[in-house]
Amino acid sequence: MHTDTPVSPRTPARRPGVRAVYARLREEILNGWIAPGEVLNQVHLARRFGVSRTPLREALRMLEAEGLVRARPQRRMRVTAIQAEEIDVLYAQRILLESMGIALTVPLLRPDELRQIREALEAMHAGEETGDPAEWEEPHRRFHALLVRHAGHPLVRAIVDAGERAELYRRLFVRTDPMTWALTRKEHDAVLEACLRREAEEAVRRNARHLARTALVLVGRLDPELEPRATRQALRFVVPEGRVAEAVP
Amino acid sequence: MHTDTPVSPRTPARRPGVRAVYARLREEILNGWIAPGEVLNQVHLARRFGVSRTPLREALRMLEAEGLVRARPQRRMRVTAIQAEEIDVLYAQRILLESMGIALTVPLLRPDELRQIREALEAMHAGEETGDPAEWEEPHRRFHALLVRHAGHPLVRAIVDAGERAELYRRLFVRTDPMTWALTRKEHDAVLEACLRREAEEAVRRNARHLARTALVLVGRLDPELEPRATRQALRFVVPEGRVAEAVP
DNA sequence: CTTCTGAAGAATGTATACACTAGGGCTCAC
DNA sequence: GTGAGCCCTAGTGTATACATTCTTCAGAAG
Repeated sequence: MHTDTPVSPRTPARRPGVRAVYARLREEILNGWIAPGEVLNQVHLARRFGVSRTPLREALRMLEAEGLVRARPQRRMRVTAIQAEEIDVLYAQRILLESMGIALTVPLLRPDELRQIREALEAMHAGEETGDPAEWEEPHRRFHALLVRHAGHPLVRAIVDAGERAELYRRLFVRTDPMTWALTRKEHDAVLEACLRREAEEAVRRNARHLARTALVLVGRLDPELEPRATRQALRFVVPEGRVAEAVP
Repeated sequence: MHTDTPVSPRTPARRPGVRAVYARLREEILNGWIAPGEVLNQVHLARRFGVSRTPLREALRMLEAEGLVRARPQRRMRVTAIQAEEIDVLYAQRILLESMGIALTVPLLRPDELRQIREALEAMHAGEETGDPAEWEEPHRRFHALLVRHAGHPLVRAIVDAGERAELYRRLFVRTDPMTWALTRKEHDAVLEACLRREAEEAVRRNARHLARTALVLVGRLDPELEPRATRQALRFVVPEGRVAEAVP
């Protein structure tokens, strides 16, 4: 074709666009690069992302609707500073959603998928040694994602969303001392073991207890006065009668 | 004051603003004024709301993040046309969240609040007679909201959000014949009755069954092939073993 | 009659301009 | 020193302009 169709006159790489700005900003918030409560200066952010304020504001609105950012008219937006009660509810939702996902998934797990779960666990253990949190986070996410693989796309999405949010606060507020790490590791191993035995309900219970314990620690840090009612109630739905007492230390 | 300070040169009434546009558009979608799948023309909408495309787009992004609107780059946005599987998950979430809310609320209900619940039910019955759906919807929302009153603000918000979304699809796809209405009425009455007896768990179960039945009808309409796995699993968490069979007809 | 092609028109994505508000620092009185 | 009040700048909210991309429809080819 001889017609002068400029293949790519300039910016051969695609420009950022709202989606990209949204994704980057979201990651920065979820990784804790931008601390909860911090102000989000539109001018600075726009410059930093190499974009004008128009698409930036759209990305911010998406994050606002998602609850990651709080906006009041005429005031500067801030990264959401979560309340203890919201942590309680967030973890309660997570317990319920993941339990549903695991219950639907375990009966359908094929041998190679079980192997993948084991591999994720081993990668976590290896990551533990390095001392670099990121090395551990990735397989940890993978582990939880694999457990709900066959739950159906919309449910998986809801679970991952809730998980990402929760992980932010876990990373920010619970300093993982060696004892806690050992406990966490034991809990994960126990979940896998139940999966291997094809005991979906037992896997659900163990995972729920694991999450509930984290929630209790987290809520305790943020507001020792607050009773985590939602988390306790969620656990009661998932763990059968008579076992609730033993469920949470 | 002789200095020519124009008190209000133009638009003395407050201009719409993003929040207002968002709220109005959201309501139009949730009320079904704009049908699922319908395209959202930014120019037309902006004109209709008396606003430029800039704030309109921000409102649309919020709705997108919320899942009410689907956007693909460079393509026109559309009101989300939900899939049967998403209905399944949505109702499953609703069952879990409302169950949690009711379990937390019923023990704390004061006599005057119980009276309010009864009054909401009576208003529903009255609205039924008129034949005007709106007359019934409002007290119906009030009824469900009262049942989770003491669940704590963040949980109430999550419940209301899920409820609003679900109600859209119920209104759109289930034509309420007299027999269904009678059944619905019986179910609501049964929930109230359990509340009056302070039997939180029984109220939870009855409400969950009510929601599950609606979900099964809805999923059946949208895709008769699809097995509503999530809803069934959610019900299993809330309804104790051995009662599942009787729970859903 | 159906399917492809191309070009005009329509709609989206982003940048910029500008009006208005919030809030931070400064002065000044005490 | 300390607090109240004012002013000025930084920052937000919206409108408009323009480049780019999609959509649609008329007309040609099969």
